[in-house]
Amino acid sequence: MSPPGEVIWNRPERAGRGPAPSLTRDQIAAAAVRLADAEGIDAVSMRRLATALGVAASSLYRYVERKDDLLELMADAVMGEVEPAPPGSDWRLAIRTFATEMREMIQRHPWAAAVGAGRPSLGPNSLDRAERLFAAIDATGLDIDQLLLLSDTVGAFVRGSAIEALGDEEAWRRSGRSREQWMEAHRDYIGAVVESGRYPLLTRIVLDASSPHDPDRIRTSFELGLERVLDGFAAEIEKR
Amino acid sequence: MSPPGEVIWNRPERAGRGPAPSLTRDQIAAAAVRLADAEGIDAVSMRRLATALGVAASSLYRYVERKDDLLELMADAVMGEVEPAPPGSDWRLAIRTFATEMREMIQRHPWAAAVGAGRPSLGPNSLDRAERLFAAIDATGLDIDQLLLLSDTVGAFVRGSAIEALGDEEAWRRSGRSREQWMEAHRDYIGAVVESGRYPLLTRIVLDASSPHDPDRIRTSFELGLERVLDGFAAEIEKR
DNA sequence: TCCTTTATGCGTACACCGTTTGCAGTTCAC
DNA sequence: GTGAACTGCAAACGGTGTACGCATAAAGGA
Repeated sequence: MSPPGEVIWNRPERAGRGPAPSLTRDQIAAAAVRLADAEGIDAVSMRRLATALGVAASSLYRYVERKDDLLELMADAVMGEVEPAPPGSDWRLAIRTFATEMREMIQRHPWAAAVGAGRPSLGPNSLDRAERLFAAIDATGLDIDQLLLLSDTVGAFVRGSAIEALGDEEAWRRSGRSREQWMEAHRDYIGAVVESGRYPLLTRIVLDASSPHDPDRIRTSFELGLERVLDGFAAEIEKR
Repeated sequence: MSPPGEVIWNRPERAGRGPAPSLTRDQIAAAAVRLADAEGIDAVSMRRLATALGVAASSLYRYVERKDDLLELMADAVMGEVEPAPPGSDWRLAIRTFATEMREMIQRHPWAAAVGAGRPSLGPNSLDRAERLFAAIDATGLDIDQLLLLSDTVGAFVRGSAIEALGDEEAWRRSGRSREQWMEAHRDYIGAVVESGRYPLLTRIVLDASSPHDPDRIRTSFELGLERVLDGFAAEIEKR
C-alpha cells in the first residue's frame, strides 16, 4: 500500500506484490451506497458494510485508510450519476441541467447532501462534472474570476437547497420515533407558535401554503430560485 | 417531565413538583457551544459535556430527550448571535445584513453549518430571525409566494456558501492527521490532477487564483454572489 | 526453482459512544 | 405529615471506529 496520509484518489487500487485483493473499490462504494439508500447513512458502519460484503470489518482497512475515505468514495460514486448537459449547450441550459441533475441525484441519495458537506470533492467524477460546468461557463466569455463566482454561487445554491429539502424527512429518521409521533408533536408545536401571535408572517406562510412540504412545491421553488440566480448573472454575460 | 416524543421547545424547563434542577438549558447549550468551538463538534459527547458541566452523563437526559435535542439547543443558541438589521431598512440592506451576520456566525462556529443541516429550525431565536427577514421582504410588497421564494433562495445560498467555506478546514480536522501532512498530501494530489492535463479550466483556476483558500477571497466571493442573487429579484421587486 | 519480500484477510482488543434502568434522595401539593 | 413527582447518578448494554499481530498467499529476484 502507498505511504499513509495519502489522498485516496492517489492510491493504486492494486499493489504489485502480494495476493490479489478480493474486492474492488467500486464494489465497496456500491455496497455502501446501497446500504445508505436503504437504511440511512447511520447504518453505514464499517462492521455492517463488511458483513454486507462478506468480509471482516478489519479487512476494509486494506482498501480504505479511514471511514472518511469510504465516505469520499460514496460521494464520488453518486456524483457519477449526474448526467452532463450535451456539450455546446447554451450556458443557461448547461447550468440548469447540472443543477437539476444534482438535485435529483440528492433526492435519490439524501445522505449525499450531508456527506458532501465540508469535504472538498476531488474524486474523478466530481472533477469531471466540475470541469464540464466550467467549460459551459467559459464559453460565455466571462473572465476566470467571474467564472469562478458564477460556479461557486450556483454550487452554493444547489447545495443549500438540497440540504433544506432534506428537512423534516431526515429529522424524524434521526429522532428514532415513529413518523406519526414526530409529525403530531411538530404539528402541535407549530400550532402553538401560530397561536402565540408573535410571528404574523410566519403564520401567514403556514396558513397560506396548502402543503408546505409538498415535494412538488419544493421542486418548483428550487427551479424558480435558480432562474433568479441565473438572471443575476445574465446582465454581465449578455453584454459581451 | 412532559410526555415523551415532544418537541423540546414545547417542554417546560422547570417541572412543578420535585427538587429544582441544578442546570438550566442555557447553561447546557452554552457549555456545548464552548466545547464544539474549542474541539469540534465530535468532541461534544454526552459524557464529555456532562463532565464539563460537573454532572453525570445520565443526568443530561433529565434535560434533553436525545442528543439530537441538544444539537437543536446549540443551533438555536448561536442563532441568537445574528444581529438583525434595524427595522425599516431597505430590503437589500436587510437581507444583506442577515446573510453576512449568518456567515460570520458560522465562521465563529463552523460546526453550526453541519448541525443546522437537515433539521427544521424551530427554536425561538431561529423563529425570530426568520420572522424579521420575512418582515423586511414583506415591506417590498411582494406576494407571499414570492416572499417565500426569495427567503428560501437566499437561505439556500447562505447555507450552501457556509458549507463550502468549511471546506478543507474541517476536512483535515476529521482526517486525524496533522495539518501539515494533510496539506502536503492534497498539494501533491492537486499537482497530479493539474499535470494530467485532463482538466484545463480547473488547472487555470488553480494556477490563477493566487491563494484559492484565502478567507478574504471566500468572503468577497460570498458578498459578490449574494449581490447577484439579489439582482435576480430586483426586477420583480422594483417594478411594484 | 526457491526464497525473501510484500500483501491480504481476519480475530481480537481498546476506548469510546448514545441510551436505559433502577434506586436513593429531595421537594412540593395536598 | 405523607404521598406523588421529580432529580441525580452508577452501572450496564450494544454499538462504534480503529490498531495490532498473526497466518497465509502471491510475486520478484537469486
